[in-house]
Amino acid sequence: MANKKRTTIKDIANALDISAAAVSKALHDDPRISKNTKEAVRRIAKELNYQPNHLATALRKGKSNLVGVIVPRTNSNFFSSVLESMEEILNKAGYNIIITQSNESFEKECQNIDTLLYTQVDGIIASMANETVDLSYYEKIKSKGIPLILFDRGENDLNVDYVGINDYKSSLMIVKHLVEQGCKRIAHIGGYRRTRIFNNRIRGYIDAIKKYNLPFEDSLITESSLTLLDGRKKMMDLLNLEKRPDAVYVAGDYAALGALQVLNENMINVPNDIRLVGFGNEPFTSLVTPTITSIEQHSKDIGRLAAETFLERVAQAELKQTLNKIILDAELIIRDSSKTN
Amino acid sequence: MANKKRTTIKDIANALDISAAAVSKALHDDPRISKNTKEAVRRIAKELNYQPNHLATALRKGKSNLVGVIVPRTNSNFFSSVLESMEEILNKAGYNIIITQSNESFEKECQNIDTLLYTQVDGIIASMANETVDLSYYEKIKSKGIPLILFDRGENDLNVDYVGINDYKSSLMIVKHLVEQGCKRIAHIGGYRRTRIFNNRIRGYIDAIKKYNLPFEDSLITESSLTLLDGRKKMMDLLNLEKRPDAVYVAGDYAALGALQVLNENMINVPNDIRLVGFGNEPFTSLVTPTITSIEQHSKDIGRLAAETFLERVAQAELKQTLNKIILDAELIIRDSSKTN
DNA sequence: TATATTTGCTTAAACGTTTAAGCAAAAGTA
DNA sequence: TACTTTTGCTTAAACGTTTAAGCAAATATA
Repeated sequence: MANKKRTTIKDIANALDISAAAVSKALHDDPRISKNTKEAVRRIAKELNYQPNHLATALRKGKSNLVGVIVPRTNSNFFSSVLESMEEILNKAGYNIIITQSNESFEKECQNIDTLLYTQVDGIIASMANETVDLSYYEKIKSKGIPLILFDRGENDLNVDYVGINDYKSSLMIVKHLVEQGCKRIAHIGGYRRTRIFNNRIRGYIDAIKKYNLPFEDSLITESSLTLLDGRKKMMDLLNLEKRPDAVYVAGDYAALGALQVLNENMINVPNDIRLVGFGNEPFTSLVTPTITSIEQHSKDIGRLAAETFLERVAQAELKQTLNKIILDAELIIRDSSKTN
Repeated sequence: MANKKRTTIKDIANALDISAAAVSKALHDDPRISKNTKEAVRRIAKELNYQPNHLATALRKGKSNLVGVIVPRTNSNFFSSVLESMEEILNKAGYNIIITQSNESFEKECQNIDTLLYTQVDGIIASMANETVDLSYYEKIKSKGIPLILFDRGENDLNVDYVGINDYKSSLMIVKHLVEQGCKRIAHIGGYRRTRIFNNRIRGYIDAIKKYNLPFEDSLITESSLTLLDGRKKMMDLLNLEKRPDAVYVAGDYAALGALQVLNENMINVPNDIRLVGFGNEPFTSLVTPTITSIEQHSKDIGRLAAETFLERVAQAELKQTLNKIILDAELIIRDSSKTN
């Protein structure tokens, strides 16, 4: 027997024979309401199990206190961890978050944007799907005048706030490390160049290769979606080369895992025959044999900074402040797959 | 230069010199509005880039078309996959979902419930945190009169709809498989009994052990949080036993992975010396060496069924229908870790 | 032609809040 | 005492929709 009708501010007002406005003010601790009334209101509110109706508040105030978040998937440790720290910061500031997944699909991403705008979120924090090249939906967010913050997978052309790591520099770190281990022929299994972060990783790889005077050959560098299967396929291609590489830098951990499988299956010793480095520091990198060297992206920091950037934006809505581009340094976590014994 | 003011139904009304009510009806294809007017309204709506305000609609209708979902974490494949299929079904029915994570914390779970209720969701679909024993917050949902559906981690006492797999039977399958492989001394690293699903797995294990007349000893059965570290610790304990088991059934894949690490480190051959079975069919089970036998929980089906159960509930809100308890059969995926060579 | 029905709208209230404006009573000040 | 200020409320409008009720004109029916 749930009491069908939710209790409203008016019910409290009737119970105390005062106006609804007085109740509202009492609940918000307005100085012009007497202590007595406030206490009475709070008592009755508890008694009737009053819960404010967010929809009414949001409608009246023109502010929903909701932030929409779009991620490609939640099942990677990186995104789930970003979400966690993001939520923590935003909750503290009185915001709640709505998480949506694009599943790396452009269409789904557009749907998500529509859903979020329809839900009247006060802002959107997003990491773009791999597929996304058409930015008109993101322009739509901007044209609504609500803050848009991108993280990890961003896009310079959009001219919005961005939080991510220094992918270019990460590639330099990786190649440097491999060179120090004695590698002379380093291959790169990369993501698609059209995605900025993967392009930066490729650029970093190429520049580092040149810097150390290592062979730079087309056959040593490929693009893919970086799934596990892609990693397997690209690794097989590399093994079929006349001159095999002695190290492979894979721009994603799942693809690195696929590559490792192929190497293991072919009895090629990692790291002695071929050294391997991944990217993203997914938990499994420290669980497989051998453990995989990878790049830690400081997901907690990224989540926190993205949230804080959003909060800054709403605080200074009027001021046309300059864009925030926050680029964090990543960290190379050296494990067995790249270590010289 | 974003046009600060969003266009409303009134703007369209003014532009056409008709009433707001007519516009609303035109947009909803009311038969009492002329074709001409409808076309004009749609034209102007597009021209002014009109987007309906969900808050107003929801407030007026007393229905938000939002469904809240609470999961322990999103970063397991199981939950992320449940969410995906759930969302698909609900979107088709005109609902959007708000995902929240409890991080296995009771406190966070309560916060999430409050947030969702405050956001005026039309229902909540949840999988409970490991910690949760106090059900008062869930009672709160019920008392609001909105549907509550539990999945995976449920609780019988609550008397609400539930979707999950047959954990008891899964244990029977696992033990049967191990017996068929020739195992005579099977240990169980389980979850905490207070969580129903883990209790069922333990019951299944015990009943199966008895059925096959295998030794049932206290030292062979333990409870834990089933983290990777728990798995390591419990496996070490088992190795220190005077009479080691020849098979270990672990109630979670992460813990099974921990156990596998310990076995590998101690040069104990899996499956020849000790056979190993996990639970959950996380992707990494097929990626490690040896691949781990596990239980597939049909996450897509669980998500779909939970969503459909919710939709049934709202459709038949008035009818006091009987409870839905949907128990799916799981599937044993046999891999190298339990196979007789 | 007179009446009934249908068409195509309008008016006004409602959903549950917040808030600007205002007003009477109480308290303070000269 | 006569005023100003403060206190503690109330009234009413607003946020953007939806919808019941109603009304005039057009159309159908007898």
